[in-house]
Amino acid sequence: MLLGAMPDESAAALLLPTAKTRATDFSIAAIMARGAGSPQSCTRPPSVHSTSNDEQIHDDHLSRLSSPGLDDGLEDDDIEVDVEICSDGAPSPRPNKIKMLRESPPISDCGSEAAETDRISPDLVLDRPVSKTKILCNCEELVNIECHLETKDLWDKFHDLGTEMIITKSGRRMFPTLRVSFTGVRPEQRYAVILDIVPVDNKRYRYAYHRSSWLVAGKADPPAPCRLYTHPDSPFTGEQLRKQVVSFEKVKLTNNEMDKHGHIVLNSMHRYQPRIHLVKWKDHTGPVTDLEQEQYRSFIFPETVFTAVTAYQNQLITKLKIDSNPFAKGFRDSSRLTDFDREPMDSLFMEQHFLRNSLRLYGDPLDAENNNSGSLFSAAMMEKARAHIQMWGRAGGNPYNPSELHAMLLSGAPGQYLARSAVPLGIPTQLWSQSGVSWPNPIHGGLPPGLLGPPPPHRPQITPPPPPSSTPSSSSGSPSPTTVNSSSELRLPKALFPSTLHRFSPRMFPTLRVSFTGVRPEQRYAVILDIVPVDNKRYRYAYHRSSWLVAGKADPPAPCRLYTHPDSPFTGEQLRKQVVSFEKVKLTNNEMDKHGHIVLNSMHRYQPRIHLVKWKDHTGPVTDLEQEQYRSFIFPETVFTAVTAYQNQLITKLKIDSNPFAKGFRDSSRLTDFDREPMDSLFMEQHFLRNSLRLYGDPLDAENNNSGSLFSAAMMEKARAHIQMWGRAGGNPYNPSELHAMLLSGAPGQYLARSAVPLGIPTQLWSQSGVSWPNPIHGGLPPGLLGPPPPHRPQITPPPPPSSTPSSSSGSPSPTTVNSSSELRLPKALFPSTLHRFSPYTPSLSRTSTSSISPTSRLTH
DNA sequence: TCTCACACCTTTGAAGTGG
DNA sequence: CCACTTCAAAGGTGTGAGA
Repeated sequence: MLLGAMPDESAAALLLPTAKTRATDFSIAAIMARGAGSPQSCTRPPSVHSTSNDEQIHDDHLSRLSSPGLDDGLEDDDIEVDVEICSDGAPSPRPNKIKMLRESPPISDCGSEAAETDRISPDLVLDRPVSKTKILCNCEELVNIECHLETKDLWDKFHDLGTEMIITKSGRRMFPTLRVSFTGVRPEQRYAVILDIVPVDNKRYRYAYHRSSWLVAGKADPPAPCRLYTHPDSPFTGEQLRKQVVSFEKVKLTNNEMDKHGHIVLNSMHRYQPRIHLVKWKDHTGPVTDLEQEQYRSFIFPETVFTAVTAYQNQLITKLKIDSNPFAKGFRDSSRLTDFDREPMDSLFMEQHFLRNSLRLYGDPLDAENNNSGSLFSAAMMEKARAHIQMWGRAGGNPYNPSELHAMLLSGAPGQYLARSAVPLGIPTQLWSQSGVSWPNPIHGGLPPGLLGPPPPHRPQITPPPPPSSTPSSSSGSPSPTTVNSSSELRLPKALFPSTLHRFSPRMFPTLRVSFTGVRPEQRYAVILDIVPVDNKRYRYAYHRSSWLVAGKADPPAPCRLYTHPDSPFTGEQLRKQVVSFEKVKLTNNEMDKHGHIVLNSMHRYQPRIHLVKWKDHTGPVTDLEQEQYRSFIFPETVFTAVTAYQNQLITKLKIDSNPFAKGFRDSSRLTDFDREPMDSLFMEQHFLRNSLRLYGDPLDAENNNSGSLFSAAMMEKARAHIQMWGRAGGNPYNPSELHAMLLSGAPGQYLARSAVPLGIPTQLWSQSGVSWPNPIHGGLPPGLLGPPPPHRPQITPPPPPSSTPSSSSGSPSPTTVNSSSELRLPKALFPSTLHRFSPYTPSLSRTSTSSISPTSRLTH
């Protein structure tokens, strides 16, 4: 089944960092001044650049500025404000007054000077208030504007590991993407939103693999020309900015100084700080080339600091990128990282985390070389425990009580904390934090719940008003839609992925059509569909082999939704007479979908289920099956793999041949009669292969089972498959001698000939589509989940559809059924992963643990 | 340390049919 | 004109070999 993404809104409301201004030794003014110079001319190294006293002052700090991490130790001493407000400086392009409320102590206060140059603390620390937005402003009117980093959670995850950004000659996108939103803007005012990226310090770094940390490798290379990247949709009206997210997903980073594409030029192995500038738009002017000539306000998010690299240095970063960037899904397979490997990987994360935090706690990181020795073991363990406390939810993780820590260590508590995650302490550690387990956000562990903590666990999937079609689209250069939200307080979710507004979710084909017998005429029923994972695997399609292979563990499951047939409730009388068709149901890969479509993961296998629910008049839409009296029906032949593009050309062909909407593709230009013959053979071949494999082993393990020695047996299976396919009653058990006879007589060909009959929809389609997976019940499902595995479900034995009574058009005679009394707690996913589904393009939302997934959406057409 | 070809995957827009 | 298909091309990923 094809998945389509719908533009949508998502709730990021409670995750927004406060743009509280705090003092810091991060000398914004200096950076600003440097960056604000002529965009083509700000090439001087930070420490050299000074054109005013103010800047000199700041440059002193700048030269020390290395990272939020370094910054961290100072934050407690910081005073409110590093906003430097100047008079509304229309006439004066430069701030006429810079107010340094406080200078933070120099970095060297925390360690020896030598140390500083020897080893630089990674910008990876957990016990920092990460969201310390740094702000600079030269225009009074802009002072009250706040800027929110929309994908903060994701940035935090990377930041904790030490964000790296690949730069290439042709330009590479940033991931995570910078997405920001604004509040406090004037609706009628127009603004440009500008991004630039400035060096964090004048150092060059190298990565010590054996130590998994960054070291200073010397002085910075001459800086690349600094460029201002004006968001392509600029100017925005304030109205627009209130409603939509500004996404810099199109911006690219390059190491090519001669770049002519407007990409941002950086040096590899240098650290950088992205900055967002909101500039009052002046109609008469062209593109902004010199910030100093503008009225602007700048926003800096320390968690977006990164190191530019031409190849990833830290494998944890690589892994996190692969896990969170949809374009890298191809690398999520287990062939590259087996479960065996993952375990140590998890440990690595711990190790990394531990190392970083311990270094911070017990001295300047630069001393690590010497301090990491056994003599510090105890202290290090203390820190480890501290980190765990902080990580796993001790309210107000700081200050902590050393004796408590010791006690905890002695009792093995860290392990216990770990255990709370219910999942391997895995890579994006904080990914788990979203899974709904109720520990405080590790970063904001001590914050009051509503502030920066995880949003309400079970964000109600309130069916949203359909997005106005006129919504001004994308804030980004892409078709990516951003969304409308009238509330400035609670910022509803923005669609973050570049999906076009007019893109719709594909319907299911074949359509699920069912009919019922045995219903009570006067009773009313709702007919509900949901689609659950068949297993906890992710698949990929091996083209050369024309078969699906397991590619690894399943991605975190999307929220399970109940799709109530829009004609519900039906009377029993109606159900007796008519077919219930789910032709309107749509599938999407957009987790934030607000249209009631069913959300699935691409490259995963699913089982649709039909639930017949006794209708209770007084109730609204069915949102929790457990509250209802119901009976479920499962047709194993309706198992499918969700894809974003068809993998198997036979599926494509079958869809074209049988879906009326695809008639346009039935022309001979695409597939001549000459071609069709082999195609038919292909069907046979495919079917044969699959079934033979099924007989002799897991098709996913085909590699080993495909050998010629099995030929005879495989042919037997081939025949068996055909018997089953074309309606031998009681296809199982089959008679081997019959099969042999059939094979010898060329019977398969005869069976094939019968396919000339137009395929009946849906049953034959479902059974024929060439993707005859191993029986999902037997193959993938754990025995109690879908109910007792039917010993030998007469899987597909419908005779060619007699004629036409619609009511009989559906259905395998005996679907697997599940009673409400059974242990199956519908509608939970069959394989509720403990993972939180993580989508880089959606605001990170906390969810309840999957064990409490409860579908909420109801499609109302 | 960097570059490039590559496989894998998603996204996008075009082309076609039908209502 | 819109809804709905699939196709095919474009382009975003990290990989891994080689310079």
